[in-house]
Amino acid sequence: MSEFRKSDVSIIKALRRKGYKATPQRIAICRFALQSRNHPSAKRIFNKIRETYPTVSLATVYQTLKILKELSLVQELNLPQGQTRFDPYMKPHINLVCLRCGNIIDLDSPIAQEIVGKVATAAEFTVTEQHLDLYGVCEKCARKTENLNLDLSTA
Amino acid sequence: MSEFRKSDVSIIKALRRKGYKATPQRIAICRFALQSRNHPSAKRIFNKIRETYPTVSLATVYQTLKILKELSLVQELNLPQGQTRFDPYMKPHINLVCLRCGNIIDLDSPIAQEIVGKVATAAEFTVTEQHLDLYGVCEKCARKTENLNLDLSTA
DNA sequence: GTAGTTGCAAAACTTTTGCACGGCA
DNA sequence: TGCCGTGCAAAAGTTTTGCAACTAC
Repeated sequence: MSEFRKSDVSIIKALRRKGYKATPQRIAICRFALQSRNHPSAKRIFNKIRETYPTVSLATVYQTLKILKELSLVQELNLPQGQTRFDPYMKPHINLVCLRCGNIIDLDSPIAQEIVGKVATAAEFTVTEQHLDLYGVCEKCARKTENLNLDLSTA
Repeated sequence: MSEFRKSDVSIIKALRRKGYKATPQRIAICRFALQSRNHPSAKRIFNKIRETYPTVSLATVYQTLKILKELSLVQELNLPQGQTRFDPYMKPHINLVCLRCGNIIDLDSPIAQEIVGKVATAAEFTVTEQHLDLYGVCEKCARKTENLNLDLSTA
Protein backbone atom coordinates (compact mmCIF):
# COMPACT_ATOMS: atom_id res chain seq x y z
CA MET A 1 0.00 0.00 0.00
CA SER A 2 1.74 3.10 -1.26
CA GLU A 3 -0.57 5.47 0.61
CA PHE A 4 1.24 4.92 3.89
CA ARG A 5 3.12 7.89 5.23
CA LYS A 6 6.50 7.96 6.86
CA SER A 7 4.90 8.42 10.28
CA ASP A 8 2.87 5.28 9.75
CA VAL A 9 5.94 3.11 10.02
CA SER A 10 6.20 3.56 13.76
CA ILE A 11 2.50 2.87 14.16
CA ILE A 12 2.80 -0.36 12.20
CA LYS A 13 5.84 -1.38 14.21
CA ALA A 14 4.10 -0.66 17.51
CA LEU A 15 1.10 -2.74 16.48
CA ARG A 16 3.12 -5.71 15.28
CA ARG A 17 5.32 -5.66 18.33
CA LYS A 18 2.26 -6.56 20.37
CA GLY A 19 1.01 -9.09 17.85
CA TYR A 20 -1.68 -6.91 16.29
CA LYS A 21 -2.15 -6.89 12.57
CA ALA A 22 -1.62 -3.57 10.83
CA THR A 23 -4.78 -3.24 8.77
CA PRO A 24 -5.41 -0.07 6.72
CA GLN A 25 -8.35 0.90 8.94
CA ARG A 26 -6.30 0.55 12.07
CA ILE A 27 -3.47 2.57 10.64
CA ALA A 28 -5.86 5.31 9.59
CA ILE A 29 -7.50 5.42 13.01
CA CYS A 30 -4.15 5.42 14.81
CA ARG A 31 -2.77 8.10 12.53
CA PHE A 32 -5.72 10.37 13.16
CA ALA A 33 -5.91 9.73 16.89
CA LEU A 34 -2.21 10.24 17.42
CA GLN A 35 -1.92 13.40 15.37
CA SER A 36 -5.06 14.98 16.68
CA ARG A 37 -4.60 17.85 19.06
CA ASN A 38 -8.24 18.58 19.83
CA HIS A 39 -9.21 15.61 21.97
CA PRO A 40 -11.71 13.90 19.67
CA SER A 41 -14.47 11.56 20.77
CA ALA A 42 -14.82 8.07 19.34
CA LYS A 43 -17.69 9.24 17.19
CA ARG A 44 -15.69 12.13 15.80
CA ILE A 45 -12.82 9.82 14.90
CA PHE A 46 -15.34 7.49 13.31
CA ASN A 47 -16.82 10.26 11.16
CA LYS A 48 -13.36 11.40 10.06
CA ILE A 49 -12.13 7.92 9.17
CA ARG A 50 -15.34 7.21 7.29
CA GLU A 51 -14.38 9.90 4.80
CA THR A 52 -11.51 7.68 3.69
CA TYR A 53 -12.92 4.26 4.57
CA PRO A 54 -16.68 4.54 4.12
CA THR A 55 -17.29 0.99 5.31
CA VAL A 56 -15.47 1.32 8.62
CA SER A 57 -17.61 0.59 11.66
CA LEU A 58 -17.77 2.32 15.01
CA ALA A 59 -16.95 -0.98 16.67
CA THR A 60 -13.62 -1.02 14.88
CA VAL A 61 -12.86 2.48 16.08
CA TYR A 62 -13.54 1.49 19.67
CA GLN A 63 -11.49 -1.64 19.32
CA THR A 64 -8.56 0.25 17.86
CA LEU A 65 -8.73 2.90 20.55
CA LYS A 66 -8.61 0.15 23.14
CA ILE A 67 -5.42 -1.13 21.55
CA LEU A 68 -3.94 2.37 21.53
CA LYS A 69 -4.66 2.64 25.24
CA GLU A 70 -3.01 -0.71 25.80
CA LEU A 71 0.04 0.48 23.88
CA SER A 72 0.05 3.62 26.07
CA LEU A 73 -0.25 5.81 23.02
CA VAL A 74 -3.44 7.60 24.01
CA GLN A 75 -5.17 8.55 27.23
CA GLU A 76 -8.87 8.44 27.84
CA LEU A 77 -10.58 11.55 29.21
CA ASN A 78 -13.86 10.88 30.93
CA LEU A 79 -16.06 13.92 30.92
CA PRO A 80 -19.50 14.41 32.45
CA GLN A 81 -22.55 12.98 30.68
CA GLY A 82 -20.64 9.90 29.71
CA GLN A 83 -18.55 11.71 27.13
CA THR A 84 -15.23 10.07 26.44
CA ARG A 85 -12.46 11.92 24.65
CA PHE A 86 -9.00 10.77 23.59
CA ASP A 87 -5.70 12.50 24.06
CA PRO A 88 -2.43 11.38 22.47
CA TYR A 89 -0.43 13.67 24.75
CA MET A 90 0.96 11.17 27.21
CA LYS A 91 3.22 13.31 29.38
CA PRO A 92 1.71 14.04 32.80
CA HIS A 93 -0.18 17.25 32.24
CA ILE A 94 -3.26 19.19 33.25
CA ASN A 95 -6.38 19.35 31.10
CA LEU A 96 -8.37 22.56 31.13
CA VAL A 97 -11.89 21.63 30.09
CA CYS A 98 -14.11 24.55 29.10
CA LEU A 99 -17.70 23.84 30.05
CA ARG A 100 -18.98 26.42 27.56
CA CYS A 101 -17.27 25.57 24.30
CA GLY A 102 -16.17 22.02 25.15
CA ASN A 103 -12.57 22.77 24.22
CA ILE A 104 -9.82 21.02 26.09
CA ILE A 105 -6.44 22.66 26.53
CA ASP A 106 -3.37 20.63 27.44
CA LEU A 107 -1.36 22.49 30.02
CA ASP A 108 2.19 21.46 30.63
CA SER A 109 3.15 22.01 34.22
CA PRO A 110 5.84 20.59 36.47
CA ILE A 111 3.14 20.25 39.13
CA ALA A 112 1.69 17.30 37.23
CA GLN A 113 4.81 15.20 37.70
CA GLU A 114 5.19 16.44 41.24
CA ILE A 115 1.77 15.18 42.22
CA VAL A 116 2.33 11.69 40.92
CA GLY A 117 5.59 11.35 42.80
CA LYS A 118 4.54 12.88 46.10
CA VAL A 119 1.17 11.21 46.29
CA ALA A 120 2.43 7.81 45.30
CA THR A 121 4.89 7.69 48.17
CA ALA A 122 2.57 9.31 50.70
CA ALA A 123 -0.29 6.88 50.10
CA GLU A 124 1.70 3.84 48.97
CA PHE A 125 -0.23 3.94 45.75
CA THR A 126 1.20 2.73 42.44
CA VAL A 127 0.12 5.26 39.84
CA THR A 128 -0.32 4.02 36.29
CA GLU A 129 -2.32 6.89 34.90
CA GLN A 130 -3.23 10.40 35.92
CA HIS A 131 -6.14 12.61 35.03
CA LEU A 132 -5.71 16.12 36.25
CA ASP A 133 -8.73 17.91 34.91
CA LEU A 134 -9.83 21.41 35.75
CA TYR A 135 -13.30 22.36 34.61
CA GLY A 136 -14.40 25.90 34.12
CA VAL A 137 -14.54 28.68 31.59
CA CYS A 138 -11.72 29.39 29.17
CA GLU A 139 -10.43 32.86 28.51
CA LYS A 140 -12.17 33.13 25.13
CA CYS A 141 -15.58 32.21 26.48
CA ALA A 142 -15.13 34.49 29.46
CA ARG A 143 -14.50 37.38 27.10
CA LYS A 144 -17.63 36.53 25.16
CA THR A 145 -19.69 36.76 28.34
CA GLU A 146 -18.15 40.13 29.10
CA ASN A 147 -19.20 41.41 25.72
CA LEU A 148 -22.66 39.99 26.22
CA ASN A 149 -22.97 41.79 29.52
CA LEU A 150 -21.95 45.04 27.89
CA ASP A 151 -24.50 44.54 25.13
CA LEU A 152 -27.22 43.85 27.65
CA SER A 153 -26.39 46.83 29.81
CA THR A 154 -26.45 49.18 26.87
CA ALA A 155 -29.66 47.75 25.46
CA MET B 1 -42.42 12.99 59.51
CA SER B 2 -40.80 11.83 62.73
CA GLU B 3 -38.23 9.70 60.90
CA PHE B 4 -36.17 12.70 59.93
CA ARG B 5 -32.83 12.93 61.60
CA LYS B 6 -31.12 15.98 62.95
CA SER B 7 -28.78 16.07 59.96
CA ASP B 8 -31.77 16.17 57.64
CA VAL B 9 -32.63 19.67 58.75
CA SER B 10 -29.73 21.20 56.87
CA ILE B 11 -30.58 19.17 53.79
CA ILE B 12 -34.17 20.38 53.87
CA LYS B 13 -33.03 23.95 54.36
CA ALA B 14 -30.58 23.73 51.48
CA LEU B 15 -33.27 22.36 49.18
CA ARG B 16 -35.88 24.95 50.11
CA ARG B 17 -33.39 27.80 49.84
CA LYS B 18 -33.15 27.02 46.13
CA GLY B 19 -36.90 26.51 45.76
CA TYR B 20 -36.85 22.71 45.70
CA LYS B 21 -39.46 20.76 47.60
CA ALA B 22 -38.18 18.52 50.35
CA THR B 23 -39.85 15.25 49.55
CA PRO B 24 -39.07 12.10 51.56
CA GLN B 25 -37.38 10.46 48.57
CA ARG B 26 -35.17 13.45 48.00
CA ILE B 27 -34.20 13.65 51.63
CA ALA B 28 -33.35 9.96 51.69
CA ILE B 29 -31.23 10.22 48.55
CA CYS B 30 -29.47 13.33 49.81
CA ARG B 31 -28.86 11.79 53.21
CA PHE B 32 -27.31 8.69 51.69
CA ALA B 33 -25.26 10.53 49.09
CA LEU B 34 -23.92 13.06 51.57
CA GLN B 35 -23.00 10.58 54.28
CA SER B 36 -21.52 8.04 51.94
CA ARG B 37 -17.77 7.75 52.03
CA ASN B 38 -17.34 5.11 49.34
CA HIS B 39 -18.18 7.04 46.18
CA PRO B 40 -21.37 5.28 45.14
CA SER B 41 -22.72 5.13 41.60
CA ALA B 42 -26.24 6.28 40.76
CA LYS B 43 -27.36 2.68 40.54
CA ARG B 44 -25.93 1.84 43.93
CA ILE B 45 -27.70 4.79 45.49
CA PHE B 46 -30.87 3.66 43.74
CA ASN B 47 -30.60 0.13 45.13
CA LYS B 48 -29.98 1.42 48.63
CA ILE B 49 -32.84 3.90 48.60
CA ARG B 50 -35.18 1.26 47.21
CA GLU B 51 -34.78 -0.70 50.45
CA THR B 52 -36.64 2.12 52.21
CA TYR B 53 -38.71 3.47 49.32
CA PRO B 54 -39.44 0.49 47.06
CA THR B 55 -41.27 2.64 44.52
CA VAL B 56 -38.48 5.14 43.94
CA SER B 57 -37.31 5.34 40.35
CA LEU B 58 -33.83 5.66 38.94
CA ALA B 59 -34.92 8.84 37.18
CA THR B 60 -35.62 10.42 40.56
CA VAL B 61 -32.17 9.46 41.79
CA TYR B 62 -30.54 11.09 38.79
CA GLN B 63 -32.69 14.16 39.15
CA THR B 64 -31.84 14.50 42.83
CA LEU B 65 -28.14 14.02 42.18
CA LYS B 66 -28.32 16.77 39.61
CA ILE B 67 -29.79 19.06 42.25
CA LEU B 68 -27.05 18.10 44.70
CA LYS B 69 -24.46 19.02 42.11
CA GLU B 70 -26.22 22.33 41.58
CA LEU B 71 -26.14 22.97 45.32
CA SER B 72 -22.42 22.12 45.27
CA LEU B 73 -22.95 19.36 47.78
CA VAL B 74 -21.53 16.53 45.70
CA GLN B 75 -18.95 16.14 42.98
CA GLU B 76 -19.22 13.88 40.01
CA LEU B 77 -16.35 11.49 39.28
CA ASN B 78 -16.22 10.27 35.71
CA LEU B 79 -14.44 6.96 35.44
CA PRO B 80 -13.66 4.88 32.37
CA GLN B 81 -16.40 2.81 30.75
CA GLY B 82 -18.93 5.51 31.40
CA GLN B 83 -19.03 4.87 35.11
CA THR B 84 -20.08 7.88 37.13
CA ARG B 85 -19.52 8.01 40.86
CA PHE B 86 -20.49 10.63 43.40
CA ASP B 87 -18.38 12.18 46.10
CA PRO B 88 -19.72 14.43 48.85
CA TYR B 89 -16.20 15.54 49.78
CA MET B 90 -16.09 18.99 48.25
CA LYS B 91 -12.70 20.31 49.36
CA PRO B 92 -10.13 20.29 46.53
CA HIS B 93 -8.52 16.90 46.90
CA ILE B 94 -6.96 14.05 44.98
CA ASN B 95 -8.80 10.84 44.21
CA LEU B 96 -6.83 7.63 44.16
CA VAL B 97 -8.79 5.19 42.03
CA CYS B 98 -7.74 1.57 42.31
CA LEU B 99 -8.19 -0.19 38.98
CA ARG B 100 -8.24 -3.60 40.68
CA CYS B 101 -10.80 -3.27 43.46
CA GLY B 102 -12.56 -0.14 42.23
CA ASN B 103 -12.07 1.60 45.55
CA ILE B 104 -11.59 5.34 45.58
CA ILE B 105 -9.55 7.00 48.30
CA ASP B 106 -9.87 10.71 49.01
CA LEU B 107 -6.47 12.19 49.59
CA ASP B 108 -6.17 15.55 51.21
CA SER B 109 -3.20 17.45 49.90
CA PRO B 110 -2.25 21.10 49.79
CA ILE B 111 -1.15 20.48 46.20
CA ALA B 112 -4.78 20.32 45.16
CA GLN B 113 -5.46 23.92 46.13
CA GLU B 114 -2.11 24.98 44.75
CA ILE B 115 -2.90 23.65 41.30
CA VAL B 116 -6.17 25.49 41.01
CA GLY B 117 -4.56 28.78 41.95
CA LYS B 118 -1.41 28.53 39.86
CA VAL B 119 -3.04 27.15 36.78
CA ALA B 120 -5.93 29.55 36.81
CA THR B 121 -3.65 32.56 36.69
CA ALA B 122 -1.17 31.02 34.25
CA ALA B 123 -3.79 30.12 31.66
CA GLU B 124 -6.40 32.78 32.44
CA PHE B 125 -8.85 30.02 33.11
CA THR B 126 -11.72 30.34 35.57
CA VAL B 127 -11.84 27.06 37.46
CA THR B 128 -15.22 25.98 38.79
CA GLU B 129 -14.46 22.36 39.48
CA GLN B 130 -11.41 20.15 39.71
CA HIS B 131 -10.93 16.46 39.19
CA LEU B 132 -7.51 15.29 40.21
CA ASP B 133 -7.64 11.57 39.73
CA LEU B 134 -4.75 9.17 39.91
CA TYR B 135 -5.43 5.68 38.61
CA GLY B 136 -3.41 2.70 39.64
CA VAL B 137 -3.17 -0.01 42.23
CA CYS B 138 -3.83 0.59 45.89
CA GLU B 139 -1.58 -0.70 48.62
CA LYS B 140 -3.97 -3.51 49.59
CA CYS B 141 -4.27 -4.86 46.06
CA ALA B 142 -0.53 -4.57 45.53
CA ARG B 143 0.02 -6.75 48.58
CA LYS B 144 -2.44 -9.32 47.27
CA THR B 145 -0.44 -9.60 44.05
CA GLU B 146 2.73 -10.08 46.04
CA ASN B 147 1.15 -12.96 47.92
CA LEU B 148 -0.10 -14.42 44.70
CA ASN B 149 3.40 -14.33 43.25
CA LEU B 150 4.75 -16.08 46.30
CA ASP B 151 2.08 -18.75 46.01
CA LEU B 152 2.88 -19.31 42.39
CA SER B 153 6.61 -19.53 42.93
CA THR B 154 6.25 -22.09 45.70
CA ALA B 155 3.73 -24.18 43.78
C1' DG C 1 -3.52 -21.25 4.59
C1' DT C 2 -4.76 -19.62 8.98
C1' DA C 3 -5.61 -16.85 12.57
C1' DG C 4 -6.88 -12.43 13.53
C1' DT C 5 -10.01 -8.49 11.88
C1' DT C 6 -13.75 -6.32 9.94
C1' DG C 7 -18.51 -4.84 9.48
C1' DC C 8 -23.04 -5.37 10.56
C1' DA C 9 -26.71 -5.84 13.74
C1' DA C 10 -28.25 -6.38 18.02
C1' DA C 11 -27.48 -6.28 22.93
C1' DA C 12 -26.21 -4.09 27.18
C1' DC C 13 -25.97 0.01 29.86
C1' DT C 14 -26.35 4.54 31.52
C1' DT C 15 -28.80 8.75 31.47
C1' DT C 16 -32.66 11.69 29.83
C1' DT C 17 -37.39 12.88 28.67
C1' DG C 18 -42.66 13.07 28.45
C1' DC C 19 -46.69 12.58 30.73
C1' DA C 20 -50.46 11.30 34.03
C1' DC C 21 -51.00 10.81 38.88
C1' DG C 22 -50.13 12.10 43.57
C1' DG C 23 -48.34 14.73 47.47
C1' DC C 24 -46.08 18.92 49.50
C1' DA C 25 -46.54 23.72 50.82
C1' DT D 1 -55.74 24.14 45.72
C1' DG D 2 -52.02 24.69 42.69
C1' DC D 3 -47.84 23.43 41.32
C1' DC D 4 -43.95 20.66 41.66
C1' DG D 5 -42.16 16.02 41.94
C1' DT D 6 -42.64 11.13 41.24
C1' DG D 7 -42.82 6.94 38.75
C1' DC D 8 -43.25 4.56 34.71
C1' DA D 9 -41.99 3.70 30.14
C1' DA D 10 -39.81 4.80 26.31
C1' DA D 11 -36.14 7.32 24.03
C1' DA D 12 -31.49 8.63 23.25
C1' DG D 13 -26.74 7.81 23.41
C1' DT D 14 -22.50 5.25 24.02
C1' DT D 15 -19.92 1.04 24.19
C1' DT D 16 -19.76 -4.03 23.71
C1' DT D 17 -20.57 -8.51 21.64
C1' DG D 18 -21.51 -12.42 18.27
C1' DC D 19 -20.87 -14.09 13.95
C1' DA D 20 -20.04 -14.70 8.90
C1' DA D 21 -16.99 -13.01 5.45
C1' DC D 22 -12.54 -11.25 4.55
C1' DT D 23 -7.52 -10.18 4.53
C1' DA D 24 -2.84 -9.42 6.37
C1' DC D 25 0.96 -12.16 7.33
